[in-house]
Formats: sequence, C-alpha cells, structure tokens
Amino acid sequence: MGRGKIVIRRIDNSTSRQVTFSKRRKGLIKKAKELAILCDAEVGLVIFSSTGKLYEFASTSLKSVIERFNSLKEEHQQLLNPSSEVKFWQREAAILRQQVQNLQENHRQLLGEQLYGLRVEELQNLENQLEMSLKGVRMKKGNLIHQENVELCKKVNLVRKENTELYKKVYGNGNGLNSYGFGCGDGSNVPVHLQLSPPERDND
Amino acid sequence: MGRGKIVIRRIDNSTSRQVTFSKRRKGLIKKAKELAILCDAEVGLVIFSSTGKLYEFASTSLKSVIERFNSLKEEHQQLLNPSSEVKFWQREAAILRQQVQNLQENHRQLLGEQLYGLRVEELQNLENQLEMSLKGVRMKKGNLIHQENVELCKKVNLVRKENTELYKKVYGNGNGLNSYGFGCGDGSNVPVHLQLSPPERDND
DNA sequence: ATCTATTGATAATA
DNA sequence: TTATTATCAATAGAT
Repeated sequence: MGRGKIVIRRIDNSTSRQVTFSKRRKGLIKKAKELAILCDAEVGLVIFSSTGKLYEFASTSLKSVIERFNSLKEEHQQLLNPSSEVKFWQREAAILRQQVQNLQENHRQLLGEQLYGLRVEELQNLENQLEMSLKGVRMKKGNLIHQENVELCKKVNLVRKENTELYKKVYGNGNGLNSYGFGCGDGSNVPVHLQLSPPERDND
Repeated sequence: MGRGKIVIRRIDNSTSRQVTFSKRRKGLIKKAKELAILCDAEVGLVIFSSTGKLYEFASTSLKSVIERFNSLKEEHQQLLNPSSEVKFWQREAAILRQQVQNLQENHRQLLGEQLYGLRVEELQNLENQLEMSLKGVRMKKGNLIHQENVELCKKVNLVRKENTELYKKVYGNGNGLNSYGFGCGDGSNVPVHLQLSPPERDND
C-alpha cells in the first residue's frame, strides 16, 4: 500500500529499512491497540529492531500477558511445575476475571448499552429497574438538599443572632431595625440583616 | 478501511465482535510477520481473545522473545521463579478483587442503593446517567415491540388469507363473508380495530 | 518530516 | 465460516 507494490523480503538498503521499520512499527502497534479495544482482547507485542532496540505494547501489561501465556503453556504440559499453590491462585484469578466480565456486561446494560439480544420482557425488567433506581436517587437527592437547607438555615439564624447582638452594641437597643425577614420554615420569623452579616465564607 | 468508518471502541454486538476479532487478528499477525521480514526484526505477539483463547506469533519463537525481553528488563528470575510467581498471581487476584468491589459498588449505586456519602452533584450525575440509560432502553424496547408487531401482523394476514380460502371452500365463493380486515400499517388501508391491540403497559 | 498515489485491510453484507 | 466489494487506512517512494 504505497506508490508501488513491494515483495515481502528483507529490505537491503539500511536507510529505507529503518524508515520502513519506524513506519510499520507504529502501524502495527496501532492495530494491536485497536484489536484489544474493539474486541476486548488482551494483547501483548514485543519488537526488537535489528539493532537490538526494544519496542513494546500491551493492552494490560506485558508482564501480565507473559504470565498468562506461561501459565497456559505450563498447564498444557502438566508435568513441569506441580506447584499447586500457583495453580490455586491462577484459578482464583480466572474466577475473578470472569466475575469482572459479568459485572461489566451487567453494568453496560444498566447504562443502556449493549442491548442486542435482549427480549422485550428483559428490557422491561431493565426499564423497571432503572425507574426504581431513579426514584431512589431522586429521593436521596431531595433529602440531601433539604438537609443542607436546614443546616444553612441554622447557620443563618446563628449569624442573625450575632448580628442582633452587634447591632445592640453599636446603636443601643435598636428600634431603627427595619424588619425584612428571612424565614427558614423552622418556625422562627425573626428579621435578619443580611447586609450586616460578618463575611463568613461558605463553601460553594 | 471498510464500507464505513468506525470508532475505536468495544464492539457491543458479540457476533460482529468475534468476526472483527478473527479478521483483525489475522491482519495483525500478517503485519507482524511482514515487519519481521522486511526490517529484520524479532517480533513476538500474544493475543488472548475475550473468551480466553490464545493466539500467538513469533518471528523466531515466543520463548526466545520472552527471554530476551525478560533479560532486558532484568526480571528474568522474577517471572520464572515459582515463589514469585505465586506472589504475582496473588497480586493479580488482589487487583481483580478490588476491581470486582469497585464494580459492585458502582453497580449498587446505579441500582439506587448505597447512596450514603454522595454529594448532591454526584447524585445529579447519577440521575442524568440513569435518565440516559432509561431513554436508551425504552428506545430499544420500542423498536423491538414494533418489529414484533410487524411480524405478528404478517402472520395474521397470512392466517386471514388461509381463512378466506377455507371459507370459500366451505361456503362457495363467499359473499356472506364479512370482511373484518386487519391492517398493519404496511400500506394496506383496511380498517383497523384498535381495541384488539395487545394490552401494552406504559410507564406512567 | 511531509506529501500523495497506490496498495492493502476490512466493515458491511450476503 | 467464507466470499465479495465498496471504502477507508496504511504506506512506498519522492521531496
């Protein structure tokens, strides 16, 4: 795929060999990456240039890929390493990996992805599930906001009291106090002077 | 490079994921081979499918590539020594276990459970997410139901035709036949009896 | 490095 | 799985 067809055979010219190496190495790694992502595969790729320089790619980590490769090879020829402990942990890892996969699939469906192959009934269940979730989340949010409001009101009232005290100290027992109030639905309807409030920083 | 451009992202549909895996795996291995030959490089490639099946390529041998890699990384001992292999798998299991836990927590939150400790903003995000999901699921369901309706309509029409034929056979070229039609929005404008629709529940 | 004419890979489809 | 083919992507050769 270039200006002309080439035969797959060692490139004699050292310069163009290096150039081609650089280009194709990049392409190969890109494709390895794409395969891993598109097809949910674990890919490991090791390249040594003719000068001995190492280039590598792994969708997870090369160590993990090599271990997995080794353990699979050893499993095939069960004679070599009878280390049952290793096998135990490998099985453990395999089970967990499966579990992760199941959870991920489930998760994707909850996110409304990967819905191919589901029947109407299953979709209905999913929908009901999501509606329940939404209800729960909204209720929780409502509660939280209400609670925060209550807290804020308490603060406001506290500050208001301080203000009243300060006002008294400055102007004497103040009746020049115009009552534009600030109710919080907590029963109190005492007026508040917002403009006199101390500069209390609130987190927003 | 195909009939259309695609985004590099996990392919949801399992069948086309497998097909793509098969094609691209082949392509990747071909390119790895070409790189090795053209540029005189030592290449090792390991691919695990999402179902755990192993595919490999090496210009020399994978053993050689891995050993070269290991010795370069100075981890030769580590990877081949069984006791550290146990450690590796233990770590692997720990990582996976953590992953499972995270997914489970995430999952529970998507189900509207275990929402303690979330801030309003996080709850809002969750809510938005769930709404998106719901939209996706409903759309999918709608499509599916529509499709099923179309199929059913075809069946009904087929049966109706059979009935007409039978009716003719029983009563002669029937004009006593009251044409209670059954249109399916497929172009025919025969009157439709909506009250015959299946009792589909809609979500309030 | 950058630029394109070409070849090569592959997504969609059957 | 295999085959086909319209398209897109990679890259050979030139600059």
